[in-house]
Amino acid sequence: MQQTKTVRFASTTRKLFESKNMSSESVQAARNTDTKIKLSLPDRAYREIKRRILENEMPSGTIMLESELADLLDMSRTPVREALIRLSNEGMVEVRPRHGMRVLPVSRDDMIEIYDILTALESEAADLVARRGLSEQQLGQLTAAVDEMDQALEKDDLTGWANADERFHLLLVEFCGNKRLTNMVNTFWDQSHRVRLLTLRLRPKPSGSNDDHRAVVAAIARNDPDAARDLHRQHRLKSGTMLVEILEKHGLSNV
Amino acid sequence: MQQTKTVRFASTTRKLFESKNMSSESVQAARNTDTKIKLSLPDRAYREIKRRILENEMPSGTIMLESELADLLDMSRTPVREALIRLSNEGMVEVRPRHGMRVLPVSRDDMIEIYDILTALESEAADLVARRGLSEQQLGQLTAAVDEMDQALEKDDLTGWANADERFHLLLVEFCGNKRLTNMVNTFWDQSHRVRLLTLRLRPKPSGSNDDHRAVVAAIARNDPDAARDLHRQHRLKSGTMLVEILEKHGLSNV
DNA sequence: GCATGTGTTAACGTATACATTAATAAATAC
DNA sequence: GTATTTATTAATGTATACGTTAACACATGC
Repeated sequence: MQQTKTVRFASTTRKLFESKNMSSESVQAARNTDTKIKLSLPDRAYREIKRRILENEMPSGTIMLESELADLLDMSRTPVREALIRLSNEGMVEVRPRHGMRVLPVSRDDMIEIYDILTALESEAADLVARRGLSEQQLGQLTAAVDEMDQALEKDDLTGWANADERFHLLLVEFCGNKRLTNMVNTFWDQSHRVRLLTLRLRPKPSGSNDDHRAVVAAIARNDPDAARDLHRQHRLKSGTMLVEILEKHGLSNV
Repeated sequence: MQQTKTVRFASTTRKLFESKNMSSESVQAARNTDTKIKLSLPDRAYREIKRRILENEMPSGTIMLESELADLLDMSRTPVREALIRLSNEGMVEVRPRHGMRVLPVSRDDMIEIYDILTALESEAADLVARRGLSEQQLGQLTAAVDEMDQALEKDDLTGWANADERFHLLLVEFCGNKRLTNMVNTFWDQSHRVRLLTLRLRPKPSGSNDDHRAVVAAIARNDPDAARDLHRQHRLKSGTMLVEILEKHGLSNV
């Protein structure tokens, strides 16, 4: 796969990045003792680097040396190295000796891979949720997310819609009670997060999407695992296909 | 989940472990410069520790300090720490400060979680393989694995059967071409490897299992993704259920 | 100009030093 | 004897030191 185009939104993003670099706010956030839990420095480094990637403050292709990260985060190289092992294992960055850490772009092919996995895991989660059933509260949470998507669409609030959509999917997975599956799904949501964020306004208005969500919730409510699994699978296949088409249509080879 | 029983096979395993501890073979293996690739010390530590876990040389519940591992592997603590981060992220061990690394037992509930995930991912892999098709060579490899399972069963060679079974499943996943999915499946195979190994002679002779494999291969060969996915899914649900029942029947709460 | 060789240097990879503190041992109180 | 407090110590977590060597800069040859 030849790298033909890397999306950077350079001027805006670079500026925000430098601005944040100048401020001590996020450095302090990485360094502060949390009042409830004292986080180790590797944990802090991991969280802060990841936050910057997810929020596109470190866009794909960003290269930083261990020593630069250590300076940025006001700690020695050791905890930075430990954090990078974790981030590297999660597919968020690659680590090349003497070149440092590079934030991994997400290609069209990457997205296909990721969505194939999410399709499988989320569908299985829907099946499991339908088998074990939901409490009234859990059902209420799912339904609330669906309602919020509707409301966001009425207001043309795409960001609101995306947040509620994410919440719906992640709640669904969490309710299946399989911690490993939930962690896996979170990992792949993280890997694909920036693509969804950056393509949010390039996609058609997600009008029919919530019909799918409602159908999945209804299948779950009547404890029909096969239907829940299939409906969610179809939904996931549709949204995955659409996202890939957007990447292709706009020539976004690496985000 | 209260820990009521931890399988140790203590006398045999302990003995082998100590014997191996005494020899310098595996230490040298971890230390030797490979003639093709010079492995970093964290990589070596990771591989050697993992090998010992998978081969039950470090059985579940084994506790070792960083310094002990460093001595064992003839290196300093730093690469050991780095290896443990990876192993911990893969769910093979847990790391507790001042208690060291502990090889994680795999409970009945863990196995249910793991098999739910494998069911989802392998079924998706079967779907993808059927869509993209197989080369003659790939088809030959799958068929060879199935044939070897048959032959192993004729000879009552359970180990041979298990190896061929593993090869079948992992090839199937590899042929779908999704590297992330393959890596995930490998991780969960690793987590459940010792349970399969240790229950191999407790299970009924896997007579009908290969019928399932053949049916999956046939569906793939005629490029029928829905059939491939469903057949493999049913196969996986069966084998997962059976394995869990064995754990329950023999009171194996943690392996 | 391009290709090749040599020298320099800095980014690791790894070992070691040091500060922190959780866990354990010992002392004390009842 | 049991419960509580205090002292000790060793296992981290983290920083730093040092050796290795890949990457780069510069020189040389064609």
